[in-house]
Amino acid sequence: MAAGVSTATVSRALSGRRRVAPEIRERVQAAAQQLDYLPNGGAKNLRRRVSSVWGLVLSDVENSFFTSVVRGIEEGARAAGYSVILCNTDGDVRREAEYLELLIEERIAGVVIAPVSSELCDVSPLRKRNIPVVAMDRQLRTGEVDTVVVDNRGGARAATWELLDTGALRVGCITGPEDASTAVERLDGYRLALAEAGIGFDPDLVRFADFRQRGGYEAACQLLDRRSVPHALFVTNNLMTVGALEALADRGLAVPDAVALASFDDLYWTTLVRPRLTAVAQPMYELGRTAADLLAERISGYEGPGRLRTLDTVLHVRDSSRRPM
Amino acid sequence: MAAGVSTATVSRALSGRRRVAPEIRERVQAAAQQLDYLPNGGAKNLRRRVSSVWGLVLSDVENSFFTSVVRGIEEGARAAGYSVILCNTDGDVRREAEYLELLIEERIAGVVIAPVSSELCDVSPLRKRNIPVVAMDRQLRTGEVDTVVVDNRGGARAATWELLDTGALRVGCITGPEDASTAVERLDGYRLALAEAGIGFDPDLVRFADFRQRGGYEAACQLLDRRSVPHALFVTNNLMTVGALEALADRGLAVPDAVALASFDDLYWTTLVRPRLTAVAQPMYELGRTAADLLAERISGYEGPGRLRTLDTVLHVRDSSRRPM
DNA sequence: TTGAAAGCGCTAACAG
DNA sequence: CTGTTAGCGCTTTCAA
Repeated sequence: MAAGVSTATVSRALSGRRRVAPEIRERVQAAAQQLDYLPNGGAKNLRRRVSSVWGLVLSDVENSFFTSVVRGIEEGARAAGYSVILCNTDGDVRREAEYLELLIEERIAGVVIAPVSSELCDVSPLRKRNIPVVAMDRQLRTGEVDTVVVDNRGGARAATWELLDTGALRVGCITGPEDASTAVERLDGYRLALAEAGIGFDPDLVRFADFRQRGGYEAACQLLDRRSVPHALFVTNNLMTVGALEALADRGLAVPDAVALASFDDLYWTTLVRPRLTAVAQPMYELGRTAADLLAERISGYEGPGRLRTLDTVLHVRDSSRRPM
Repeated sequence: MAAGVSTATVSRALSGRRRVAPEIRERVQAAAQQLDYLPNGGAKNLRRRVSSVWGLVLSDVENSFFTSVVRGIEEGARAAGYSVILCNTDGDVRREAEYLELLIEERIAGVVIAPVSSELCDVSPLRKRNIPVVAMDRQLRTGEVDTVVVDNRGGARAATWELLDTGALRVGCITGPEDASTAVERLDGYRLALAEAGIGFDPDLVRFADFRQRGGYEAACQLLDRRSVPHALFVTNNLMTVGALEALADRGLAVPDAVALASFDDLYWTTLVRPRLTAVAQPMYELGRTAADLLAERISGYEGPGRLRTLDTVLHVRDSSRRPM
């Protein structure tokens, strides 16, 4: 080598993982600087049989909800010395499976996944290879996996209560796909609130959509075009709320006077919309950060059983739910 | 090997890059399936001296503007057979440099970067190693790099025109940091419109903020607390617009009656805000997709000089600019 | 403390 | 068409 030492010594000097004579260390570092040498991470990984990259598998990068989550994960990863490779499955189970395969080929150190479907997502190929997995936002059918979610049921219950509280009797609910645990749990919370209020559950007031704007729009249309228009709508995510608001506007139905509305996800623009939206806030950054921290622990050898972290939600009551009685 | 053939044959059979007897290929594939073997991507890269990962360096993943951009890049990368490693610099030049170093260590195939600073961003370490780079959103001082931007000047000019058109004489401008080409170009467009309208440029009506909500808020406060309140504001990105709207609300200044407003970035929620926002729409997905396509071309050997793609913007005139005369 | 040598898992070159 | 061999760039025994 340029510094007149063996490659082994260079490795030791630069990685700092072993004792090297200070004088030699300096000479090596100077030479490395000089040649602007940067070690080959791939070769390092191959030899050491580890990787410094995580996989992050999301169903919709464009959803602002995930945006903050991504930031939390990225910061957590960085803090633990990892970088993150981003996989957008676009809600497609097959694409999800393909990405998992890809991540295995990359011999990724660990995976954080917001599964498309709680039922169909199969992380067994990862687990078989001892690649730690953390499920986030949505749970996995196969337990035994560290999981970070929010208190969906509680949040939904609070939002529904708020709507009932302002005198609504017929409250519609637009929720997500039946195989997403978030959709089911939020629907559960809605039912719970109805039950507590002594109001019968009417399945015809519920629509399962796709957590996207278009789906929310169509579901809202169906509910609003019923013979008996609901007094209020509980919409279980931000994009579907946008769609629902469009449907309401189309029909000239004022919020909250004609139809009250409460939703999940409290983003930076919710207070700019008029009326200001009543919404359940999720700790998005925390969700990501917690997932990252759990993953980091697993990677550094923690062996306990699958952990479940449930983060609290907060209902922000604003104008969209305040139906004059 | 389990299929009774050499490792070389396994490699050939699985990669499909060379001719192998069909019968053997099937046997190998079956065995691979059986053992659920997946090749080690790192070793492959090491040997073939290529990588199948791109680096994506952004200054703010949380900004919804970048969200769609990310999707465009991710899809483009996927189409070209690459995955994307996400680096969030959080507007920090040093962190940006660190990430570039990391990407070099990973022997990344190419980089798409939205530089924090057009001036301070140094991609020379990448170029020195022949790693293709595409600049996106903001230009780099050092030309010679493929670049995808939008017509910032044109968009800003149109937005300012719209404000002037409704009778505003004193139009304030809140733009981004002076070392971001987007901030400068949008300010340019604003000045151009003023000049065309024969209105003198007043530097005291301009504020350089940070493209974030807080900065927009503070800049708006300064402009609105002048002796002579501006008739209108042109705000050069979405987050600062949110901040400016807050400042306006704080002061009870109605939009557009007291102060008209036009902004850059047209996101899915801009039509839900009341008044609906007049905004310059950027082709976000296209921006990312084009960057990805340029990068893919470079990686597959294209050698021409640095290319500049300028995508068009569209002004959507809505209520926030419609000041009653 | 340092150097020599082996080997991580793969593919390309070269024979056969 | 297939096997043998070497080597990508690094880290890690094992000796010295």
